[in-house]
Amino acid sequence: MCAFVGFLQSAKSQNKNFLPASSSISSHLVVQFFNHKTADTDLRLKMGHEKDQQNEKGVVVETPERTQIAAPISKFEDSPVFSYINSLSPIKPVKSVHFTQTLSTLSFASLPSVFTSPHAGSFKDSKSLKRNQFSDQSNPEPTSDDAKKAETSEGILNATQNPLNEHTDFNSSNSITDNSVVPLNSCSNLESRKLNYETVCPDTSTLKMVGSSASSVPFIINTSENDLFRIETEITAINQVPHNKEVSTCEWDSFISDDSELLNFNSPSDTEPYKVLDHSMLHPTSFNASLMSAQPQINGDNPSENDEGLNRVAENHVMIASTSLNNFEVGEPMEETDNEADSNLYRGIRRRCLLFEIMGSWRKHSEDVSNGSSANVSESNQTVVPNDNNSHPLRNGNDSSRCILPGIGLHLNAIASNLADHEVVKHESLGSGRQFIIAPPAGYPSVGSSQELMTTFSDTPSFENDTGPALNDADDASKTLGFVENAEFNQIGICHCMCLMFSLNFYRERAENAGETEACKRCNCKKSKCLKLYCECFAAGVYCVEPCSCHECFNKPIHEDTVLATRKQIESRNPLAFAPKVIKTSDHMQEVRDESNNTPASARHKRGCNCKKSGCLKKYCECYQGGVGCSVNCRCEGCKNTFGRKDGSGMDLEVNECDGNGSDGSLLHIEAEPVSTAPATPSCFGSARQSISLLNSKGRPPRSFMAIGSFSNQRFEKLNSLESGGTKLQLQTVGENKMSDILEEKTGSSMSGSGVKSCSPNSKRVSPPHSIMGQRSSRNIDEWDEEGNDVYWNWAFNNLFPDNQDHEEPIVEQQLGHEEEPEDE
DNA sequence: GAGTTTGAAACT
DNA sequence: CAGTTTCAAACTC
Repeated sequence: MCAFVGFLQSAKSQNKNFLPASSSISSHLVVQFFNHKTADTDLRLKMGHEKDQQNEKGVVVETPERTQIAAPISKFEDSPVFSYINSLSPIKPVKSVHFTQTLSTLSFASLPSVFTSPHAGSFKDSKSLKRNQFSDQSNPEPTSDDAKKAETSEGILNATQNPLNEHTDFNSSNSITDNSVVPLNSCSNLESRKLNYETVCPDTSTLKMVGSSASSVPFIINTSENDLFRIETEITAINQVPHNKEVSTCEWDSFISDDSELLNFNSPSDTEPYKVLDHSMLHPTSFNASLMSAQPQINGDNPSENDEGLNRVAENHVMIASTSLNNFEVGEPMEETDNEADSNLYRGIRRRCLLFEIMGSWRKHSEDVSNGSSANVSESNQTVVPNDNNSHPLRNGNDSSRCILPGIGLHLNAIASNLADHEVVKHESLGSGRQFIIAPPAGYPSVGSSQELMTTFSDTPSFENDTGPALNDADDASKTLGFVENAEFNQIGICHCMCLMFSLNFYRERAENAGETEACKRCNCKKSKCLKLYCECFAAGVYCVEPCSCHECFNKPIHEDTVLATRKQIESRNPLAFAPKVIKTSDHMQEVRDESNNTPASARHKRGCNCKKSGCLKKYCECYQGGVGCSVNCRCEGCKNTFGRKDGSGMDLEVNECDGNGSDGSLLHIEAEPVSTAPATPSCFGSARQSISLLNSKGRPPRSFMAIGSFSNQRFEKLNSLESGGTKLQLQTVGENKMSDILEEKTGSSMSGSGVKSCSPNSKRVSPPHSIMGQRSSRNIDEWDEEGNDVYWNWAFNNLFPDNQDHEEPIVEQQLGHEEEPEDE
């Protein structure tokens, strides 16, 4: 927008014939057109969405009077074009859709006759890009009220449910990209002006073009007169709409900063997305949390003022990033849309474009940061955090933190979209071909980030190409996160990041090596279409694969949109639906206290079982299946859970379980599993791992891969359950120690220990007083956070450092109720 | 592999 | 929130 303004100013000074002398006329046009275009009033249309706009333009400009557009306004207003605009009925999706489809296929020759104009061909030349940036194509700027109306009246869900729109838009963008020749100077100008825009525009109340106006000249030169007129109109309208100023500025900033991608994906202009992004970035936790409670639709919320609305928007960003793009990718049959499709089309496009913008920005930022430029960090964050409703991060004394924290969330979201963009939501392929479901944050504050990070790192170049040691991944990952290091950030999030990275590495290794056995999780769903929690695959957050015997399965990448939507729905009903069923129910201090009192371990089934007949002795019982004892949450009858009964009678078994001598302990159960019993080694770690598989016995390998979109993972559950439910095994210690070392190097904070429970050679269960981040013991941990940390931590490292499984690495342990003592004792 | 049992998930 | 139904895993034969 700044560029527009500057451009406008420059244009005015150069040639006023193109510019309407009266702003009222401009606004009039804006209003007129807006009234006809309904929801297509946001700045995004102005700024970009070149094709659609050109389509619109085609309608308008293709008339014989096209040249008249450049004529004085008085004539223009009387021109058939203007009349046409006034008579233009509410958006007819067919136009845009059809046009975009044509673009998507690059079949410009097939353009409707009504649109057969030089514009079609213009896409193939460099002009398209220019128009994409500067020409508003007959979409005058909406008034603030109209903009708000458009903002609130559109359902994001509808947007996401318009795969066709997404599809076409995406293709269109690509088309433009492929066919656009961006003048180098233009790009450089844009880039060079980026900082200026960033620093100046966000707060400027009058959209000043900081960059040299000359930079905009190249764009002007090749721009048609009518384009200039439109630009003028737009800018006038913008100036008249104070509410959009910041947004426009920021939008422009992001637009510029994203290089080709952003240039291709015209940025939305409405305030909503940016505010949402701001919100999410500044408050990743709240953002994620909002995702949990957010509904797939935006109804009447005022995005600019309502956090909830913002959150919802953010959610939909994620959704769109992961769904619409996939739709595009998979090429699923696109559902035809109704008359609202047009508005939704733009809405969805806008939102997704925003993601792309952010993604591109982040990528740029990360690159800058990786180069060690702290200034770039702030600048980058400035870019990605264009504005805040209350304050601008850059102006805040705590810039770094404010910017960077948001940056994480933004980065995550952006990457998600990035994945979708480049890889078509490149799922992390598992050994069995199973893929992770990249889903929006499940609504678990800390986990959401992790999940997103998982997605992010799964596509991180370092992971794509890494063939070296796992630690290389860590290094790469740390580089990836480099921009975060310079600021205070959520260490939990870092832990998740690291764990996720290692986990991904594990995925790859497993996939490359012998992951098939554990990757396989077969369902046999007949009626649920694998879209309910009945389905183990779906519940675990993985796609069904060949070994599954399911019928009419929708839990496949090709139906990812459906999967995600279903997941979202389920999560809306139960935010913990995809959370591990076995969770830690108390923080570290509580654990210590419990242990000293020989009270039940901290891991329990999150909801408890409801067994009536099985006595909690069969895998019907989820507690038993999870390897944890029943708890007060259980409503079971005649509980005989050998991992511990809810009356606590079975819990003492865990004290001496690690040596395998438990007379009736859970370890005994584990040993009874079909797989070879783990040897009672000084370290229970090895046996623990084997026991994990044992727990998931029955020929069916355990579901070993967590879902990106959820933490539901039986393997984790097993790990956790083994660790705390009945057998205190060293599942966490080794990995965490290494992870802690790594993270300490990265973050400078001790991450050693995380309420790790381990077993000494003499089977004395210990609970190191360490607290991950040093906070666990004191903070009131929510189950998810607690669980997520531990699970990822353990699992990632256990698999990342397989040697730890084989080598009985000495582990400092504590005896129950005693001081910490070396394991070797 | 078919049928039964079981309890979670979903629904009302 | 409770009762009922649906569902698929777990289990048995």
